[in-house]
Amino acid sequence: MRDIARATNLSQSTVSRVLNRTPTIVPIAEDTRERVLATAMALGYRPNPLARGLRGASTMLLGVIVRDITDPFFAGAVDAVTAAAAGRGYNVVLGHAHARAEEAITLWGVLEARHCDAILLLGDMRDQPRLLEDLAGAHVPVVALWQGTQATGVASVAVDNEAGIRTVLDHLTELGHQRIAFVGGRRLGDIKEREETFVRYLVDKGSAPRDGYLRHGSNDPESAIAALEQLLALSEPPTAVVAATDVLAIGLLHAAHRHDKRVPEQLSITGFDDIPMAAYTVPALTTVRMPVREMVEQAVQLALDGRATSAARSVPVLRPTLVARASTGRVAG
Amino acid sequence: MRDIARATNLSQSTVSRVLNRTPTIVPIAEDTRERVLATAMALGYRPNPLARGLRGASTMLLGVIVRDITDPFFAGAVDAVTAAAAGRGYNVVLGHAHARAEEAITLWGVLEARHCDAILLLGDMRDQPRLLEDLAGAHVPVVALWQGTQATGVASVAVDNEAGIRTVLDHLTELGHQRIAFVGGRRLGDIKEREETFVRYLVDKGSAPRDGYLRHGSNDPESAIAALEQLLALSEPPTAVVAATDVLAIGLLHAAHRHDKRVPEQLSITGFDDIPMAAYTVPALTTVRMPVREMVEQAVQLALDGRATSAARSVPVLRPTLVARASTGRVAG
DNA sequence: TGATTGCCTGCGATCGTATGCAGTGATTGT
DNA sequence: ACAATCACTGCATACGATCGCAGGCAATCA
Repeated sequence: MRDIARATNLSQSTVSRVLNRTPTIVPIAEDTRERVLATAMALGYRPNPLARGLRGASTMLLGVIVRDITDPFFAGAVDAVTAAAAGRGYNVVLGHAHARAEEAITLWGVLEARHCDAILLLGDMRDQPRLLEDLAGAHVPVVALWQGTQATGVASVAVDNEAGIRTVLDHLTELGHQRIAFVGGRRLGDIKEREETFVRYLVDKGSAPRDGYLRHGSNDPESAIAALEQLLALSEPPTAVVAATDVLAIGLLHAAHRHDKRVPEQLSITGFDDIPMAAYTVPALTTVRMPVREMVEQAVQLALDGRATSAARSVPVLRPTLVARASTGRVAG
Repeated sequence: MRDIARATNLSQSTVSRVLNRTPTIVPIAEDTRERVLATAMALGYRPNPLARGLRGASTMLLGVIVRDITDPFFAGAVDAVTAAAAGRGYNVVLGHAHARAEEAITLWGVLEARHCDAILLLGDMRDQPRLLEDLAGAHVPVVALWQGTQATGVASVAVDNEAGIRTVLDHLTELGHQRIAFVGGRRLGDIKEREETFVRYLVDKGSAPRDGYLRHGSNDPESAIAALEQLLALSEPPTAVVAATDVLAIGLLHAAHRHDKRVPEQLSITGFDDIPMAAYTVPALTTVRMPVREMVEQAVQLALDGRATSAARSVPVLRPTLVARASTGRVAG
């Protein structure tokens, strides 16, 4: 920048003003502007965001901390975030909360990179207390997504898990299912809410879930396979299984096939999230569509436009919708 | 930092030295060090990476530009990159090359964020000439992954697509398949190499692929479904289909199921990449395992440790391995 | 013609950190 | 006892940009 100032025989303050097109506040001669612009182009000038940020200006960076980018659902969410951010001219810094050992490092890293204008939390981080603690003391707005509706001190955008599970159970009930099992991951945040709603729904109907009909593990197909095997080993196996997550549902479909259970003729399976792949499983998965784009949009807006720090603690809760595909059917017999 | 200097009645320079444990160059009194460290802790001091970077020090940031994070394969790759980077104390900045309109903005953004110490390119970007152009003029090392082996001016780490496709075709041939089709995405980089190898293999065997046996589209399941439908409509449909990608293979599995073609009894299907989900499809997918971690490790090392700018143009090419699962079988007699 | 106004531009301070060089006091050597 | 050495710390400046404020110059007005 100094080079271009020297080349144009101007001071770098003027150059700075031109390059940031300071609007109406300070007038600039048209030919000067052109001269600067031309030289800047010729010299291949790129602004140094570090110096910019140092002076307090916004860095146009949006920090995102995600548990597991490998999870297709979160991958989709990250995609949506980058899109929403790009719409506002922002870029995305991705932090990976990953395993437990790296937790401290990564969170620290991303926080250390607090030179971003806001931070988004994707997924439930309540098992990483240090992260939340540090984040609470952060100087930037923090918005959490899919953290479960109960607030943890940070602004958040959530999905109505209860409504989602209810539509699924309504659907299955209409198809005549009575023996319905639930397979979840770690009992945290959204997963926990979904399971609680599941139980409550059945209790309200006058039929508590049977022994062994509630299965947990981690949120991966392998875990779901183990769960289904145990369910099938019961004296009265379920006719339908509600998975807390599409990823789990995919594991269930695989396990069912491996044990020669035809879906949906012998066993109905439902998911939750409607990840892109859900439409292409064998058979196509009946699931609950998560309004990812809408949620992300709200979160980004909350984080960037409004002050999400503490004032607007209005937690928007969006409703998911049922997507009935081919993995559910009338109960056999 | 000035606060802590004031609190300890020391100069800010001393504080800086303590906090960076300048080794042996400048000695520091032990009690001073302790005093500083204590106050720093008490005041919850966090170094500002911006100011650090401004002084020319490394920012410990690794830029990653990826086409489509939604693609499970690249999601896994990003995962591997963050892991490899974390091992070196680096953080990851994710840039999304996304659709075409945003291309310019995003690339520019990430480049503008050239305050990272190196940049990794994930996937083939050759249709985004401006990106490559800008990158070539960058001041930081750039390493490309899965860009196809033919160099484009940037250092790269590639996979031996030819070996991969050959093992697949060997496998299918052993199972007795004669009528083998290929389904690919856009004919770029790796995909192109795989298709070319496919054709060459068959030609070498004395049997060029039949009319209509080569299908292209985009790299998503929908595209694969369309492809399979056209293949099935042929007078002599194939007994096996080689997909250029696991994502395509998943689409093929789905389409096969939808058209009541049993896999592998009536139709064998293979993928490429061995994404995590490949083990959990219905049926489990026979595919080629991409050495993602190894490749990423090499790339990160190239980008960070060595000077990847132009000198070490040694393009490491790693070999993939066949993973035979349940989606391939003897040709129907 | 002198004064007031307005348009444009330059000076200099600033952000938070790193670092060369100078300075201070104490210890040691002769 | 004086000088030289050493251990430690402070001063000042640089990094690259932003921005408040002051100042130069021309045009318009009295």
